[in-house]
Amino acid sequence: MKITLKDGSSKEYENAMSVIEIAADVSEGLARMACAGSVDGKTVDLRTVIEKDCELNILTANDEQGLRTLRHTTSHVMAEAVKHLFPNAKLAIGPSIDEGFYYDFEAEPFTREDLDKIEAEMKKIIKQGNRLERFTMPRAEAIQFMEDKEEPYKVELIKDLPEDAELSFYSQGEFTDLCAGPHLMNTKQIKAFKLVSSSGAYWRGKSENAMLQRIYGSAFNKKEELEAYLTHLEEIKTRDHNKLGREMELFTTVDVIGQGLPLLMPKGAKIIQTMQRWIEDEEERRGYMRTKTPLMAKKELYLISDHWNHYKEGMFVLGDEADENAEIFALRPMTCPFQYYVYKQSQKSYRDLPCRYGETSTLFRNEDSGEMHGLTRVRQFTISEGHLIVRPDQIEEEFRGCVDLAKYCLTTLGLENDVTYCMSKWDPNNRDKYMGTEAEWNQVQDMMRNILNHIGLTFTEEEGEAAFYGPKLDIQAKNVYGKEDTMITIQLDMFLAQRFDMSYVDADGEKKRPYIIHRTSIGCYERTLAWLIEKYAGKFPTWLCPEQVRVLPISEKYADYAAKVEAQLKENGILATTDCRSEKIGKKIRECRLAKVPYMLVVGEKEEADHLVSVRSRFEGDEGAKSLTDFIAAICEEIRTKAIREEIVQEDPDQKTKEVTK
RNA sequence: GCUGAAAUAGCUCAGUUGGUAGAGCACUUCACUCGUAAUGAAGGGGUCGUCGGUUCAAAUCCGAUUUUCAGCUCCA
Repeated sequence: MKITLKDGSSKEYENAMSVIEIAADVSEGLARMACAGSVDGKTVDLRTVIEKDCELNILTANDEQGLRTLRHTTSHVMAEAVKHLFPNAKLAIGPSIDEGFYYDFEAEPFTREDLDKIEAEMKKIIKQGNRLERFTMPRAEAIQFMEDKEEPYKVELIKDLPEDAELSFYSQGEFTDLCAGPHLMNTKQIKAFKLVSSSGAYWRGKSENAMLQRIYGSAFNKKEELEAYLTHLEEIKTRDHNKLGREMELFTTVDVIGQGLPLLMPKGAKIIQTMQRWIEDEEERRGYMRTKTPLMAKKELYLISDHWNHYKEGMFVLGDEADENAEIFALRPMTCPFQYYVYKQSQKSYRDLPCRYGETSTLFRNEDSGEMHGLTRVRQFTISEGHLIVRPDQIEEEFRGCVDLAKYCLTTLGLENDVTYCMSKWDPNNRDKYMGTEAEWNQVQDMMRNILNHIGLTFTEEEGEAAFYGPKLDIQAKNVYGKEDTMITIQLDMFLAQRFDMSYVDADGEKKRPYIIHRTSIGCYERTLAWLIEKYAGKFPTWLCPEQVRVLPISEKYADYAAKVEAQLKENGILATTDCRSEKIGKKIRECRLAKVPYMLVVGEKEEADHLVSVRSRFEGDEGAKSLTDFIAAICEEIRTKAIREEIVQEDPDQKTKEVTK
């Protein structure tokens, strides 16, 4: 057989050979480094025997799949160590994940000290250098094997595998685990690993199941890479919006006010006001009409919209439901029905459509107590909500318009390269969650998919993520820890118009049902602010800064003059303040930096001329003396064009995911 | 909602096996009137998240509760 290697060279073998044997034949060094193989693009175990011609790539820890294998084997070593130290622990599953691996155990919660002991035990195991052996077992024998070992979770896993599935096991020394592999040849190949944390996790990810204990860890090819990863974990904490946003006094929380109810402080509120003014004006330019509708409504409204059936758990209900005569209200979790009644206020002609309604809408959602997080998951938030009531022939164009608006928002904020698009579909196996029939869902989902394809968006599709009334285009972004959130959503709805009896009179004189597009433009302001904090590490583009220029008189003597400069800046619409405290100029500059104020004007010399300012920016450092007029013109231009200076992005330590945006 | 950890001055934190509460920064006052990352001195400020219990005595031990954090689950 002929084996074609990565570099294009090929080798001929007479007999079937395993991947590791071929690797050893290429070079001893390669065999030592080998983590897995890739046969015609498919990742395989090193023990896999190759019998026919193929393209073979020996994967090392420098390859993604090789690294995953290394991490997976490390999770087995961790499981062995846990069994040594905690013999009563039961094994669940232990896969590799994006940045490392985990293993779930039924056990008492692990402390950091436990993790340190487990690490030490793992080092011993690695030092022993046991070979990993792969073998298979017939189903009945495999079940018996795991029952003998008193591993109920493993038994359940085997029983849930298809009857004809091959049941493979890997053993290292005395430790054996059910596992599909692939794995390293020897535990000795693990050079650098660290157990990062532990916490509870449900068996099979279902909250009705038992809570197991999960240990997270990571492994790398080299010690330096591990060190770099651990440093990276520390670094991202410094741009975590929940920490930085509080430090910068953008928001805070108060015990007695409650969970998920952050207070936006003056600076945070200013940023949101800037975004809100911008987006409201932009929507108006794009033909949206503003509405301002109530924050609550009677229960009956939500009965019509079906939120009472589908979403009551998530709503704040006011009034005594037990009292039949009592009026029951609920704070609104969405704006949809309110804007529908604006539409319904008059009979609409096909000429009135599309009807684009926009509202800066505050919503209330009663999230479970463990779900709240900073500004990204809250119980009250404000969203750039909108509903477009459209004729069938307008769906595509209007949907495109929404995508275009969303992209405009993202681009202006410098975030367009940080998002992924996901089409969220219903789950045909969970009909209770959704309105309508299978045929209706297929129709509307096909419609959305076609539009997205026409637009040329790259998107994934997810089942079971739709709204109860229709599929969504979700625009997703990851936070500094890699956790994904929906930032913007555009939804297609063919059900609610009917429930609310919305109609228009078509050209043929017939009453017809419109379609509804639910959408956000900039998304939820709180969440977007959180995203911006992390993206820019608090160093916002100037137009978004709550304080754009700080005037720093070098001593109190120049306080009056500084006040004049500040007034002049303000006259030009620049958000300016003056630091009049009688302190050293160096200290003032330091405080400016801490506050991440983009421009500092140091004043103190020639009092009456136009060049009395020395400009420092966080970008270029000392820009030297400048004409105040020129300075103002430059800043105004930067604010007007919503410029994002490359330097802001380049300072980003997490360069992997962020690209320079202009 | 679940598992775990945490809560001490505005902030960051120390506080030994239970014995009247500490530092740095910030703040106030005074002096200094200053040129690019910290001028000096003095001062004010905490029922140790809240409630209950054990004890002669609780920041410290126990229970409940609120909030925060990590993860899981959830996110129309």
